[in-house]
Amino acid sequence: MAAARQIAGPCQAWPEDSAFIREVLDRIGDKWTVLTIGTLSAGSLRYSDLQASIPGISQRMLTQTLKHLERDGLLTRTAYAEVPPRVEYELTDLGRSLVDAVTAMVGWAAAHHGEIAGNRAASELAGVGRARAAISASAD
Amino acid sequence: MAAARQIAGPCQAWPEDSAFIREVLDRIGDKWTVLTIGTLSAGSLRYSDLQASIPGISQRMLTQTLKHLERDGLLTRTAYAEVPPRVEYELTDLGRSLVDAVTAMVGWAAAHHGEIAGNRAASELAGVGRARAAISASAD
DNA sequence: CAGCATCCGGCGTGATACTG
DNA sequence: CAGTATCACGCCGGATGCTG
Repeated sequence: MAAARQIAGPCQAWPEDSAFIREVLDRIGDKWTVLTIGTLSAGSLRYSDLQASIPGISQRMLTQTLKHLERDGLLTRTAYAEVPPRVEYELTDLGRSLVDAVTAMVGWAAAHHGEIAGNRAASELAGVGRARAAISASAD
Repeated sequence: MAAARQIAGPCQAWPEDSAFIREVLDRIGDKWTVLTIGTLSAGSLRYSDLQASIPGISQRMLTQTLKHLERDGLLTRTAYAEVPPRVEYELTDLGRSLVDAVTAMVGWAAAHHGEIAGNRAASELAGVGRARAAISASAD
């Protein structure tokens, strides 16, 4: 019940509490999850292809991410009992709906990350120490 | 623009590389960041109000989150040199644009988290039990 | 009231080695 | 090829105590 508090101004914009936010972030706030979903968004891939398509991911993280996504019904795992073992992973409809949401997120980031980087650089120049008094003369 | 992309081999669906995704997640993949942005979306608040409005957040995390957001230009910090110190935080336009994006995310989660929870529960019942059908008779 | 410094435990994460 | 198991490390994040 985080929503309705009695402090003066309007409070929480979202009715959901922090536990819910936490759940959301657990699902999509993970680098490898996002990358895996993105890589899979085009179609089904095998384990090794996945690993090759996601630079820097380890077996451990790939397997773990895949398991979580499968458990949540975001993708399907299909193992073929062949002599060279083959396993294919493919997004479900639910998983595809997440692609859209994440893409929106990435779109926002793409649109603003330059601005953010600029702000960050500026504040590091101006705000770091007490030396800012000297700089502010030239900066502002 | 999300899903439809052609793949054949090990290439990414998104042109951006993982470093970029990482940046995005560093910004919005954080529970406290999201909650802080959400709480501030209604208007400016003081430090203590913020802390009271975000259940479970510690000073450390609040301060840290606030600093990061200020550094990135997502919010402004205004300190009043009064005898009882007062500091107000308010979202910038950039910060507000993030609210929209995050709200979309939360909207997705709200629409599907029931489905996800169901899938998870189902796979926990069916997935592990493949090996031991026998124990289910004795255990349950 | 607003904020910082410090200690510390948990676990996310990667590297490596082994199995079916 | 497609994983599983183990270990070691770093960092996140909470609790506490102190300052201006």
